[in-house]
Amino acid sequence: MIGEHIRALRESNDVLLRQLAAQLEIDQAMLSKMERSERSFKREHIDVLAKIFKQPKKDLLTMWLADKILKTVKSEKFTKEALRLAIDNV
Amino acid sequence: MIGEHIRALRESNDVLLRQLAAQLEIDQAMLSKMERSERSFKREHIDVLAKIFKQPKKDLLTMWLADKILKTVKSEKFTKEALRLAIDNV
DNA sequence: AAAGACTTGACAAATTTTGGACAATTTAAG
DNA sequence: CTTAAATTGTCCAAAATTTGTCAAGTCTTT
Repeated sequence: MIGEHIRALRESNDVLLRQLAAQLEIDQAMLSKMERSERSFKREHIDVLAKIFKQPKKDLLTMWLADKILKTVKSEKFTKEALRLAIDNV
Repeated sequence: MIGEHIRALRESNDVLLRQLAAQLEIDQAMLSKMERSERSFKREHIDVLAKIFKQPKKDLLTMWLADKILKTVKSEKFTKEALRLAIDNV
């Protein structure tokens, strides 16, 4: 979800994978995977991306975290219940 | 949260740490930590515990998962927003 | 056919997480 | 005081996850 979002931003700004990768100081192949949710963005990347694309950091961070969460619960039963329970205990 | 719950069950059933640890085939020191949320129960432990204390597996599993979730998001901003977003994307 | 943009898979390296063991200490009860 | 129960701290090994890098591949455009 953060991946697709970044990709959309990148494309609508006519930025090449290779260019954005350079700004994030990572391999282009890696960024390609990140945008397709095959790998994860690092926490620090989010700040850089927010600046580059002038997005509210909060939005990107929330998406990034949500991804992280979904990753840890994937393939478990009662995911929704657990998420609700988690919210109640934050 | 699963920890405190197990502890409550254990005590109300007059079971000693050492005894429950034996049933779970783990070190008593470890179980002590687990009940105090210093360490985590393994996924398999949940099934055993549900049987031992005759609890609905779903309840324990949900708590266990919620703990796991909270662990991954702890110390991050926008946790609630992320959890909500995660729910919407399950 | 050549070039540019992106994807894919495989592999090694690095890092993190986890688990278990033990000894020492503390707490509570008798 | 003595014993039993539980906690704490630390160390270590194994396992699991994450990362980075590369070479080769696809697809599209010129």
